[in-house]
Amino acid sequence: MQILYPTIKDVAAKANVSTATVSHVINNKGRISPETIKKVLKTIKQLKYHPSRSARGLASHKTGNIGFIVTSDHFLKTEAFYTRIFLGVEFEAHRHDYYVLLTTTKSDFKKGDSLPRFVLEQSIDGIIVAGKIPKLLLETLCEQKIPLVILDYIPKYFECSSVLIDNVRGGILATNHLIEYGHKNIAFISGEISHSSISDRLRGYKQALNDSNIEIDEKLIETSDDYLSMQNGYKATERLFKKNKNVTAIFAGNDTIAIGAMQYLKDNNFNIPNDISLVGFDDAETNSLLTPPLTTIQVPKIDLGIEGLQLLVNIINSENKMIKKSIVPVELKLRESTKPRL
Amino acid sequence: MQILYPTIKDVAAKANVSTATVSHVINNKGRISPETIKKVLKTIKQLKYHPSRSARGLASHKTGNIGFIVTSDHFLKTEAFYTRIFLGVEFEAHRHDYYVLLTTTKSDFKKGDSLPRFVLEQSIDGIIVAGKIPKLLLETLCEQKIPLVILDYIPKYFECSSVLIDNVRGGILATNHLIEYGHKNIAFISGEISHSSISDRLRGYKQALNDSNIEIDEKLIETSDDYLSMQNGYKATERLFKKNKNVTAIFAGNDTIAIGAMQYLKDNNFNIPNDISLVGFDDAETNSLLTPPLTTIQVPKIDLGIEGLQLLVNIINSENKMIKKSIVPVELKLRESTKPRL
DNA sequence: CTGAAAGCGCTAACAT
DNA sequence: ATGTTAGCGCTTTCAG
Repeated sequence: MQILYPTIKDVAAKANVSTATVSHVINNKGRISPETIKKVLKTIKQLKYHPSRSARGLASHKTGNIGFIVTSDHFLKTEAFYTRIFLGVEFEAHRHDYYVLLTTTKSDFKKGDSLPRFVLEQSIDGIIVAGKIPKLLLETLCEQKIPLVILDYIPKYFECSSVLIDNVRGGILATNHLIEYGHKNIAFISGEISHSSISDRLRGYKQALNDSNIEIDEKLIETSDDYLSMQNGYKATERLFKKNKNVTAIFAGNDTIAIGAMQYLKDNNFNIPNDISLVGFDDAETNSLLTPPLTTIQVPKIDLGIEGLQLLVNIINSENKMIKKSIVPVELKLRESTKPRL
Repeated sequence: MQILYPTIKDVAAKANVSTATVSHVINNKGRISPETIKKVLKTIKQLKYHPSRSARGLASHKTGNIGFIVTSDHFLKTEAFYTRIFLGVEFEAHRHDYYVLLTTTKSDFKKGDSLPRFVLEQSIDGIIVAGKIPKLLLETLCEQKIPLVILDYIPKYFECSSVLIDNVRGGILATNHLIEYGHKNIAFISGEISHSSISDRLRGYKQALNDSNIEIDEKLIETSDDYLSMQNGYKATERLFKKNKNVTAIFAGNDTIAIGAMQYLKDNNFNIPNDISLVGFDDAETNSLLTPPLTTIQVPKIDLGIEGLQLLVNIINSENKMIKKSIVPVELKLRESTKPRL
């Protein structure tokens, strides 16, 4: 038993117009008189008509789908950073009448590994890549000539349309905040230093110090290319304190690293913020539950996703395949893990 | 400039057969001779042919899509519990040649709110619901007569196909472990007690105590219907210790609650596991990074998703619309937060 | 075991 | 401003 849903023919018949007219109304193409539009729209509502995706796709050579690619590592991150970005993309996709097909990819994509299924099967009109993905995969994707936008990552050797966080500015904001609080020995710790977002935060840190005529001390910079985990935050802090005893403030590459640092500090009887001020980056939603709540740089993750989808739709609909870029702003979220130095 | 991809016609022409035959081979229907099959398959590979989803959908009245519904609260949870379930679903969907459309819904779905878009537009062949979603939404979904499977939740007033965690057994395992370690005053704490998964864990707890002839002391049970957050774990533990001073072991409704409990215990100078043994539930991936690493009940989240998708495909392909249920097993994951009582 | 042909529901030229 | 109509690429009877 199959329920029969109304088709464009039913709408056309009921509204006394041709299917072409209904189609034109749906896609607001052609010049249709306001009365006809109203009439057709009313009939559509009455019949609860929804155009068939398959039929539209077949006739128009568009799928109405967007592919969303993220590494499973990133997607499973505890801070739900990319999950939020996805939510923003999904939200905006809704408004533009797209479905989003989410797929995760391994972070060690090798020659011969197959592309995401929706690419091979051409089931998408455009691709959003969230965060760093393997270079080879990205290159192969770009070769497909499918509209593509990268979020929160800049590939090193070629240009792509992208939406980025203003990481340098974030780094400056965080560091200036600590400088304004009277700190001089400000450390920077992080993992994944080869991720453009992280290295940009470090650049912001250095620039802020420079601007305030504070000498950059490499012994205060403790980075690695390890995964951004609490554990690695813990270890980085450990290494930092081995080299350096007189740190009074730490700027962590992201919140997870900061939480790791927090644990190290607690375990070693440093009081935050009395002994050490600590600033994170990302504004993970659980930060405010920490003791003390973490001062951090707030990143509008949902907005990042929204902007990314808009950019992609833009590219899909435009003739010229220009490379377009957007930067989303960040701001300092003042909480209790930082304190003026006495 | 549009790249032209091969169609079924191209395959048919190159293989010297009709398009019907190619179609039959693709869907392995009809009785085609092995040689023909081989020939067609070879041609498909040569041409890198992928059937068009739209065309298939239009002709067959199937979409090849599965809808995945989860509340945004659950999806954004820090433990990535439902993210992992989704990954399992996606993985298995791949094998069955389905795409998964993920949508989040608010946890306060009200009368008049619209159904997920893919339901209204009939862009899916079946639905997977992950975790508790609003009753009204679930009811409306069921009325649609679309194949549906619920993961990790039992609605109270009607029957649905579902895949559940063996929560009762998990509760028994956790509690027995503590009993075997010589604990008598074993507490149970949790939030979201109206979620069937949590209340079942409590049932397991009670049953294990019963089986060991330990009297159930309501003062040792501290539950609420608050969200499963670290903060609420902290508070629950606080309330527990106000009522009760001689607890030696705590079984927490899930790992997040357990981490909150851990913080309370640390803040109040209880040593884990020397003073208090602590068991969680879920096996969130970050547990092993805690100090001490958390003993917990391991839930195979990916498998849960895989099983759910299999069940759904089963229902989609079967004539009789029987209600089917699966239970995924759990096991005790022994780490360092529990210790025999001296 | 294989093929011919009639649609599936929509879009997009082209008419009018 | 609206209608006519030929496909889009596939599945699916029905014949042979």
